[in-house]
Amino acid sequence: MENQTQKVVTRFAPSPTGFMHVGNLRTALFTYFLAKKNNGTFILRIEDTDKAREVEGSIDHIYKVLKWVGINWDEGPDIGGPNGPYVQSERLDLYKKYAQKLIEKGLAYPDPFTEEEVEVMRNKAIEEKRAFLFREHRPDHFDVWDGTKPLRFRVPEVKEFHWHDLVFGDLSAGAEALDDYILIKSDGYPTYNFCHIVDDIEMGVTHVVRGQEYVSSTPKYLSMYEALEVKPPIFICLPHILGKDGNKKLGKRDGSKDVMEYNEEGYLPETMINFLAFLGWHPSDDKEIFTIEELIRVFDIERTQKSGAQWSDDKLDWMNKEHIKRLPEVKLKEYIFAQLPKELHIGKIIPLIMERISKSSDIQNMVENHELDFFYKEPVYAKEKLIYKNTDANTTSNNLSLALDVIEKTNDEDFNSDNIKIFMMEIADGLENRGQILHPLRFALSGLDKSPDPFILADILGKKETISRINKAISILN
RNA sequence: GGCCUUAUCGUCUAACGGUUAGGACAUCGGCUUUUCAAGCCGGUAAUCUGGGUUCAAUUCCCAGUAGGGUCACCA
Repeated sequence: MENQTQKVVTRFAPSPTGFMHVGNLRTALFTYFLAKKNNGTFILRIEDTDKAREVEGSIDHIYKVLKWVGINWDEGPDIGGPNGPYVQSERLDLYKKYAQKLIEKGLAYPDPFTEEEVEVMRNKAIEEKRAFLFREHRPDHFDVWDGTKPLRFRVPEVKEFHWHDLVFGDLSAGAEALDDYILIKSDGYPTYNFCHIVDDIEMGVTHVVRGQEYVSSTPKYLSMYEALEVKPPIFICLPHILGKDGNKKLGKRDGSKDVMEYNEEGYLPETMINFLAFLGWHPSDDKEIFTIEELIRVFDIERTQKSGAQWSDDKLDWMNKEHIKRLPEVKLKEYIFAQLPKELHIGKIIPLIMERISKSSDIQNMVENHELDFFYKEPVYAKEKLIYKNTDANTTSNNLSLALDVIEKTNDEDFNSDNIKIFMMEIADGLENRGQILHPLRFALSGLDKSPDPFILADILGKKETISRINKAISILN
């Protein structure tokens, strides 16, 4: 009986070819959850074997994103670990060693064709509407591999494969899925198809988590594990995240952006974690707002959905509000400062926002809708906007004049939001509808459809500016 | 085209073969409030189609349909 429980080891292995998008992050997250849920090890490995596509700064960006959301790796290029180095370009000798092993077994051979020659063969197959298989062109004899030509894998046995995936269940593929693929490119770097297997073996990775696009190449990997005589790890493929307006995979081209842009737009890391976890996954109950610690506790990779999930900005915004509501006061203050334009970093504004957020928790909209621009921007408004529902311009103008009168008579030291509120409500209660004064007043001061209440607006603007804006509104109405 | 794979409200999803098919977002309506916003309450809304298996199918099987993935000296 295999009853000894093996320690779970997972890895996130991005290639430094640009910024990380939400799809990458989701994979990282699920991989991380799986390890942490089982008290296992989470490794960060950089797969930089395609030197042509490499983008400078990508690795730092990967660190930055993972740190932002709070994913901590146990082993990685920056912190080292027992299985280093953790950058593939520093492990070239290892791949050569494995390649040599395969050559000795007769399971690898130099590809005698040029890239162009292979291309011609491939095109011919496509024209004839059949699958192109390199192994059908496998030469009978070949030279010793000197490293100038690509080294190809010779599949040991062309057969059907069956395997189990923790998300997709039982999978299988016919022999057509197997081919002699390239292990080492002519530039000396290994291909992903080869070196990730070597690394996973060497690093003791027990669970391989990656995108659904790898389902169809799994037979190739299974074949390689056989050739290497190593027991394959547990495979886990994650369904794709789909674009908001279609069912296409959410890629960089169709709207998926740098994860850090979400940070700049005011999304909390807690939100990103929670939202991404819920794209294609769901706990056994109806709870939806989770911290990362809670997610680790309830996470179960096998509850992952098989079909792709569509990205939803609406739900993301909702979730962000929920997380903002739960922010401790100190954190909330930090967050507000980070979100607010510099010209709004003013004493009186902060409590105002705190107050409004405690009700609506929607600072993103406040910033986005320029709800706070009233402070430094003279409002521009249309006559109709000032008028409340069924009232007319005359009444509105008269009501504003009443307010103006009271405000002008208020002493400077009494001019604060509490007092203004009392005075204005007195006027408001004398009208058939409170909105007849409160609406035009709010609008006169802010010029906005959405804004804080008029008393606070007046307080922040100060007596002089308040009077000037009300006057302006009255003049527009007349 | 070959191979692989998926299918519950508009969207994300729940439902050991027996539920009035549940929740959330969005939407719609109402309430509340100090104008909006926010908040609260409520409504509309789904098992792709056709065959089986079964006393009973969203659930198991087959086919169809529709979608997705993959067929690189990219990962």
